[in-house]
Amino acid sequence: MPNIKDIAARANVSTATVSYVLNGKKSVSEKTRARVLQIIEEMNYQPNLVAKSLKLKRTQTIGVIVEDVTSFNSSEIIDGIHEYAEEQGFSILLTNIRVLKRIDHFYSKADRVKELIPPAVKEIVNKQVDGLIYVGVHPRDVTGLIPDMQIPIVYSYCYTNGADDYSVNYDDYQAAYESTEYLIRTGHKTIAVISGVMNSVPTKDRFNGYYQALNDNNLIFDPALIKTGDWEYESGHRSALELLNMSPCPDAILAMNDNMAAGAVSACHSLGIKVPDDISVVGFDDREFSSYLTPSLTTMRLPLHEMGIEAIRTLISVLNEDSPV
Amino acid sequence: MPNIKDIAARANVSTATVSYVLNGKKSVSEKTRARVLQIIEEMNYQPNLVAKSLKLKRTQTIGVIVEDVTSFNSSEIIDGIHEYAEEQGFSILLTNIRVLKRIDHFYSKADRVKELIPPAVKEIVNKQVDGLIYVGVHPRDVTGLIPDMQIPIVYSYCYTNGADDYSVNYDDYQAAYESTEYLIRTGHKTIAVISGVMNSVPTKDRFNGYYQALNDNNLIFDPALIKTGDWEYESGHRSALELLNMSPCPDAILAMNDNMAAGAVSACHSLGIKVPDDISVVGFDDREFSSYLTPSLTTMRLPLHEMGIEAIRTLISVLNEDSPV
DNA sequence: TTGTATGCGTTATCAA
DNA sequence: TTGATAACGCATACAA
Repeated sequence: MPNIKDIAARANVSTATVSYVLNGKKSVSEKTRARVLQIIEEMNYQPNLVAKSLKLKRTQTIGVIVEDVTSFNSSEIIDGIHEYAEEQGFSILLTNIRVLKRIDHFYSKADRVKELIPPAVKEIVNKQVDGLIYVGVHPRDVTGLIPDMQIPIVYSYCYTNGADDYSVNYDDYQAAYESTEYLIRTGHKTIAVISGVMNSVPTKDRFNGYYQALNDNNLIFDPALIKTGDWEYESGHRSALELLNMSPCPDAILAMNDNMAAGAVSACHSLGIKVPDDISVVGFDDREFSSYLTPSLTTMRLPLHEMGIEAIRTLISVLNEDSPV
Repeated sequence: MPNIKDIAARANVSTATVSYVLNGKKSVSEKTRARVLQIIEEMNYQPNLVAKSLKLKRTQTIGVIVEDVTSFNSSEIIDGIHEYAEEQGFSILLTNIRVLKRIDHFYSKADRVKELIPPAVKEIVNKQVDGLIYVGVHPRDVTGLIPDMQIPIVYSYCYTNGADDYSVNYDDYQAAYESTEYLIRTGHKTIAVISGVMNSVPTKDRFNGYYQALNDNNLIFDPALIKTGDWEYESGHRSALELLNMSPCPDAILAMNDNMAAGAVSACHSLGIKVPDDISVVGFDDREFSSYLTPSLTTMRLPLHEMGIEAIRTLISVLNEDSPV
């Protein structure tokens, strides 16, 4: 692997000159530039970006810490991050906390992984990444989870209560409002809800969106139509059975994620109730499986790809204003 | 950010001594070691891994090039890679080619992305990764796709015909053999197949496994039971309809992936044929949606996580033997 | 046991 | 327009 010195020697110029033609910022005569360029070509020179990083104190690399790369939301967010990063000449150093396997998919224990974060963050920061993006497994307040580093950080699919922290999330309220309105617009009048766990922010926001949509359309809110689930398939199934045994039976079920929606569909199925002929079921998240269900599920797509792009766009803009003069 | 020089100054020792206690390879008196350690603690010193990499010509970073991070197989492979990498003190520089969006999910055009690979590889190699892992979107020969770099590379979920190239894949033949035998053991005698595209290696291998299992169990091979699909849902649906209209109707369908299996299940459903009471449907891949189907699908789980681990295990062992004496 | 000094491959200042 | 040279932060050969 030739370095800048080898090029300089072969071209009978100084390393400085080679660097000048490489970075094109300082004026070099056409003649020497051409000669240097040719040598570079000949020797198939490739710059050592590690040396460059050391000198410039900038790695053009951002650290992406994802709580679990196998979580359904992670891939698309990473995809979005990578798309914009590549465009802007940044690389991605990926760190995976693997919380799902470590807590056996029991979401409420997600904070148990607290001890795993600091060493992971430290390692990645020592590699001199220019900034960090932290991607959660579900939207929640992660204040205190990530130790304070001296570099910019953007949270996605989670957030902190820090006033000067950046986070990128989708609008739960808006999404629920729109789903509900969609149901109303398509003629439904008795819209039941299978919620997520009650103390979670997404649950509250989605509920508020649902509630407001009812109000704005002059429908009466009936608490009996609200069943509390826990985000999992089983709770959707169970809640749906309860709802379907009510009279009058609701003509639509809004489940707060696709897992529970799938459970609800299966419950309808087991009672011989046809979806969507007899009842409509709407989910959230747009999990891959949704489109394979028969009958298939209507689901709110989460703008994950866009969130990834927005997260890194935010980070890079912070990086640029930070750069001293 | 304090560096080794700052520590040395505060502890009244040379930078060499600090380096010695940091790396613990050379003997340092207990007294100075303790003092240095304390200063390190006090000043919250963190080593600059970029400088270290430049000096050691080793970054402890491996480049993972994934054809598409949103492909169903990628997440688990990355998860496996990361697990072992972390254990061994390696970081992961992730590059995403995004072929799926770029070729609009038309797998057979995957090689169209040929032009995208070299610049991506060059960039990552210039960052001085110690080795590469290339993760495909479907198992196939990718010879010539990746330009020859001077560093070790391991292929996963794809392979090359190069004799000295490493690749990690699952055994299609074995998987198909086992699925077929499972069906035979559970009493099925007329086992139909919905294959993938015919010129693909996985299709051939899976077919051979199926064929051999029939033979080993003294069942007669009937070509009429083989329908050619194209890996997509629709082809599974269509092929299943053809099979279900035959007489006698097969008592089991082995679909070569879960997409087509889901299509087959839906076809059964539409004809009022009950799965698994009237007919069994078995898929491949263990896609997330499989367990949500009603009736649910039996499917061969692909050892993706294990493949990821094996890929990096291979890479690191090559790295170690390569390291000069 | 500890220190001095050099170099890893760049960039960029200053002088020529 | 070009070149000599000093950093960047670290590891290590060699000397003391």
